Amino acid sequence: MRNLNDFIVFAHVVDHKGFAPAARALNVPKSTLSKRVAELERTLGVRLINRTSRRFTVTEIGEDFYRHAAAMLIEAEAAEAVVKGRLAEPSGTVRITASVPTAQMMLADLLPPLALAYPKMRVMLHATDRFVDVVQEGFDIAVRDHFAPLPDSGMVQRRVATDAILLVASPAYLENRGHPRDPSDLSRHDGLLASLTSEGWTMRNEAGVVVRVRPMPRFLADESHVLLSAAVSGLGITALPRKICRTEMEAGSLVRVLPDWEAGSVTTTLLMPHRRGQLPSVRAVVDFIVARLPAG
Amino acid sequence: MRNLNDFIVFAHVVDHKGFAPAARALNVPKSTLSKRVAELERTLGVRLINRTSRRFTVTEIGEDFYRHAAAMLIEAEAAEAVVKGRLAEPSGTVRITASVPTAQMMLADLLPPLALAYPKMRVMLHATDRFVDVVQEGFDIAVRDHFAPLPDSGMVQRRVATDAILLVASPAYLENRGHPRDPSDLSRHDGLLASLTSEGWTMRNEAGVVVRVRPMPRFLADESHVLLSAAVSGLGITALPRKICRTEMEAGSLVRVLPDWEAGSVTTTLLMPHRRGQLPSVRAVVDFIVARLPAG
DNA sequence: CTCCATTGTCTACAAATGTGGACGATAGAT
DNA sequence: ATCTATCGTCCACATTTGTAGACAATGGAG
Repeated sequence: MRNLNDFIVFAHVVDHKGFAPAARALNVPKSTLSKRVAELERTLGVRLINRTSRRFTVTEIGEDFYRHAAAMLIEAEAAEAVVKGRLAEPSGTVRITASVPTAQMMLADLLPPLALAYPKMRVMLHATDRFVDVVQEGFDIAVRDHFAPLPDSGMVQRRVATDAILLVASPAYLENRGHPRDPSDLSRHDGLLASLTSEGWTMRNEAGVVVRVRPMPRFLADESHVLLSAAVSGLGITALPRKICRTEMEAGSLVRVLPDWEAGSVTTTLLMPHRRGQLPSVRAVVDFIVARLPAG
Repeated sequence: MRNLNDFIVFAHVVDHKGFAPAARALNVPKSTLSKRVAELERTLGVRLINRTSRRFTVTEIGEDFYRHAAAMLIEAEAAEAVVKGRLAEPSGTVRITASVPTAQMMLADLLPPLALAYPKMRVMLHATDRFVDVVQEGFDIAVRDHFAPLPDSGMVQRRVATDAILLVASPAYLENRGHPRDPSDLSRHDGLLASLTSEGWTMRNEAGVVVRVRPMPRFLADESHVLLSAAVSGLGITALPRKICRTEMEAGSLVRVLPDWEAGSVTTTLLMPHRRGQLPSVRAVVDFIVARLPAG
C-alpha cells in the first residue's frame, strides 16, 4: 500500500517552492522531505520536480499530480477539522419530510440555497404523500400545507406562509363561455376539480361573505400542475394557490375569475418534535425558511 | 506530521464494513488495519468505529470523517492515474463563445452533460451578443446561429443543427381575428417582429414556393422570449424557431399559423480556428455536440 | 445448550522510515 | 576571481511501524 503521506509532502514542497522552506514551515528535517519525494518519484517512475541546489521547477506532470495532491491535503484538513470541531456552523443531518407538491413548489427553491449557506449541514428531504409519523420515523422537520388549522399534536408548530387560492381560467375559455359575474354563475361553468367527491369551492370575499359553489365537473386531476395545464388549455375554471399559477397569470395564459373572491387559502407550517435542546442545525433550517418566506 | 495513510485505511475499513474483509481486499494483515485505525482514534481523541468481534458500526462523527477520507482516497487515485496515464479522456480547458440566446437555448442543456462525461476537461463558456474575434480572443469553439450561410472566414465550419422558423399565435388571437388561410392573408394580421426595419417574412412551402409577406407591425422586440410572451398574450403572429416555442405549442398556448409553410430556418454552426493538430479536448466537444443534436 | 467459524485485539520481533550532520553545488555579493 | 550563505542529497543510526500468530469474544447452526 503506497505511502500517501508522500503525496502530501510533495504538495507542501510545491506550495513552499523548495525543500528547505517547506521543512522550516512544517518543522521537519529537509532530509525527510527530500527522501520522501525522491521515493515518490521512484515508485511513480516520473520526475515531478526538477531541482538543483539553486533551481526548483515543477514538471508539467508534476503540476497535474500536484492538483490532486493539494485536493487530498484539503480533504485531510477538512476531515481533521470535522473531528476537532473547528468549523463553527451547524453540521450533521437535518431530515425533512413534505408532500410532493410542497417539495416541488417551495422546498425546491429553498433547500439548495440553504445547503449552500451551510456547507457542513446535510439536508435530507423525503417527499411523500403518505402519512408520516414525524417522531417515530426520525424526522427533524415536517413541512405541511393545510387548509384547516392543524390539530394540537404535541409538536412545535411554526406557520411560515399563507397562500390564497384563486379561481383562474384561460382567456379563451372566458371569451368562449363568458366571464362569471357572481359566484352563483359558477354552477353553469366547467370546473377542473381535484376529485369527483370534491364539494366544490367555498368562496369568501373581503366583506367576509362566504358562499359555497359547485361548478360542473369537467376535468378531474389530483395534481396541481395537470389542473394548471388543463386550465391553460381552456378546459374550464380551476382553483389553485396563487403561487402555482403566478407564472401563467403573469404570462396572460390564465386570468383571475371573480377577482374579489378567494376559494380559501393554504397555509404552510413547519412541525418540529417538541424536544428539549433542539439541534442548532434544525434551528438554522427553521430560521432560514422563516427569513425567506413572507409571514402568514 | 500526522500519518494520513490512516485516513485511507479507515476509509477502506468502512467501505468493506470490517477489518477482516478490508484486509482481504487490500491483501494486508488485519492487525495492521486494526492497529492503524486504533492509532488514528487515539490521536484524534474520538471513537470512529464501534466494534466487537461480531458487531461493526461507524459512529456519527466517523461518518463525517469518512466522507473526507473517502474524498482523499479518490484524489489519491486520481493523482496516481494522472501519472500512470490511466485516464484516457481529454483534459485541459476548452473555451467556447456563443450568443446569449444560443447559450440559453442550446448550450445550457448540452454543456453540463459534456462536463460530466469528461471530468478532466474544464469547459469555459463566454456568452455575449457582441462580435467576438475567435482566434484573437483565444477561443477554441464559437457557436453561431445564423439565417444565411456563414462567409468563408478561414475557420473550420461544422453545421450541427437546423431549426425551422414557424409562424405561431395564440388560440385567442386566431379566434378573434381568424385563421390565415394563405400567406397573403398575413398582410391583414398583426405581426410581432424583431425590428421595424424587418422586411417581413419569407415563406416557403414543401413544394418550394417562396412568398415574401409583410404583416402589420404590432409589436417590436429583438428578444425571442419577449416575442414569445407577446404571442402567447394574443398580441399577434410571430415567427420563431420551433425550439423556442415548442413548450407553448405543446401546452396549447400557441398554435401553428399556416402549418404547411416555414418562415426560413436557423442553422447552428460550430466554428473552430483552422490550426493543425487540434486538441483532443476540442475534438471531443465537437463530437459530443454533433452526437447530441439532429443533423441539419 | 454446545460447537464452530470468524471476528477484532494484542504482542514480540522484523522491517521500514525519520533524522542529524556532512558534503557538493550554486548564485549573488564584493 | 573569490567568498559566502544556502540549497538539495546522502548515510549511519535511532525510532517507528508492519506483521504472524495466539487468544478472547460472538453469533449462527445443529
